[in-house]
Amino acid sequence: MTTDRAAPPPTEAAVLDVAFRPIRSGNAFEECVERLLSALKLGLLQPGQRLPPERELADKLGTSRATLREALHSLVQAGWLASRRGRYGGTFVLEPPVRRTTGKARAGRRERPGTAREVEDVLVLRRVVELGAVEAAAMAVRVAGPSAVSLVSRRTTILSALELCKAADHSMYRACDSRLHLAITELAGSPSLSVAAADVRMRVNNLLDAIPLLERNIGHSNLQHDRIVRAVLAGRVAPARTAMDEHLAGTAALLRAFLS
Amino acid sequence: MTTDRAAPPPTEAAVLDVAFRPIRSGNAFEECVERLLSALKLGLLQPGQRLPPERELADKLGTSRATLREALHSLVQAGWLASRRGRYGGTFVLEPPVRRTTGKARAGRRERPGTAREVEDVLVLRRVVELGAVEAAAMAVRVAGPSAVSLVSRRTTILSALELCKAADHSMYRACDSRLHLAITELAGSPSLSVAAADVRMRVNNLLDAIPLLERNIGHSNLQHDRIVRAVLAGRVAPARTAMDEHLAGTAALLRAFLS
DNA sequence: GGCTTATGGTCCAGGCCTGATCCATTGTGG
DNA sequence: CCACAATGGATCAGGCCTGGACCATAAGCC
Repeated sequence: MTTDRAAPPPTEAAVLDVAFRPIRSGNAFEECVERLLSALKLGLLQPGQRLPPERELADKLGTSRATLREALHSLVQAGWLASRRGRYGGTFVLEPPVRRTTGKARAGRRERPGTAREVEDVLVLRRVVELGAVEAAAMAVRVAGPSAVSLVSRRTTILSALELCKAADHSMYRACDSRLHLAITELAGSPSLSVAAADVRMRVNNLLDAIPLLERNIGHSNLQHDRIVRAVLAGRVAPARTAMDEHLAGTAALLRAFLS
Repeated sequence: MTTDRAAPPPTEAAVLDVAFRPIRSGNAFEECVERLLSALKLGLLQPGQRLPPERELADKLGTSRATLREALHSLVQAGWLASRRGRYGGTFVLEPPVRRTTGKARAGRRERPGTAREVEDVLVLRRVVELGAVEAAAMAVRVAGPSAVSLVSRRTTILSALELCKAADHSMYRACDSRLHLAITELAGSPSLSVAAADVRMRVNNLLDAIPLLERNIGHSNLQHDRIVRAVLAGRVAPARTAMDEHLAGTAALLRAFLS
């Protein structure tokens, strides 16, 4: 369908799609917005928190201040952020804006629902990454010893994220859930793994945005979170994996049902 | 060390590093070179093979033809590619250039060896991705049935990659090995997982370039490849994982020993 | 031999992005 | 009350990148 012309022996088309996939997903401005929006939606940036100064943040993101400012502006306009000038000013995170489908234009614009192939793709990747992450996290606890000093602050972070999850308002649940999962992944001690986990989680969330969130599922999730956290913090690798697998199966079934 | 100023409750610094990591790893030209070089080093593009026409390739990579051409030029100069004009011309893959450490400048320039933290990071990620991939691949075979029609061409690809691996010249081994692993990963049917696997593999290869390749390890690897392929093609999930885990442990130990 | 066609090779106008500089605002501390 | 410092806000020259047009080459076809 693409360039398979007189290439009988060498390489499958699917493999070439990997090699020749797009190098950039958009222009610098768009990628900036997407990165910041991800951080907001994943609960990595919480209401009230102050972002680093523009110059510093632009430096970290590897972009120019002008481009970063464009991105920040569009997030201010979308109601996610607010800026204050002057000393001790800065850019601050607001409560997540309610998605008021402002009548007229873009009314029924529920994003694209994702094709069945896309859904399967991302679900396979998620299973690999999240199961691997929870195993690696439990393993890290096991080798450090469940009561190691180095774990005390992270254990606190995880337990508080767990509580936040239980107490979470229906509209905040997705962010709290993501935050908990990422906090667990951090235990594995691999920044690259954390990046992969954040990435796949964002993709799943985008798919989930297209389907309704059922209250019943939240109760289920909270019980599963308990099991996962207990197993991980005790360094019990296999139970942690099993609990996570069941946890993932829930949303996986949901997505497959709604989008295929 | 970075921006932890008056932020007691909200978010760990490590999590923010995920959110605020650089958006682009270089300019368009550099990213183009890196992508193509990866494909060459991973054995996705094999000697004699013709790349897609520049216009088409530029389109797939999401870059302009001018930028792509710069990248191609530098790979031609480095001895990886050759271009021919005219009808039925194109850009062709050459035999991998011997890395003659051309005397004078850049003599002892063995890349940076990678810090211990980096090595651990990438090894954790690799274990997650490769174990997950081989499990997903075996699972896909299991559900399709080991003799499913849809698998016949992929089985052929994998078996021929396996043979190439055994017959591989010492200088080609890394590429053949990568190609085999990626062919197995393809069975999982998740393009995103394939991308992740290619990515982490490239990072591991870059680290391995800094240490000598022992003949003894190659013999080991080939035996392990046999076990892995047999288990995967039979749809035996747990044995596939075990075999892969042992396989990975070899290079992991090697890297930890040399680089920490 | 000449035409056609598919490719790489070259050039250019315009736009996005960058890095720098300077301005505007505001809380703190003397 | 005033100077300072840390921030966001604004502007501009220059560079990288893009999309397009056109040229050069070489193989096949009539």
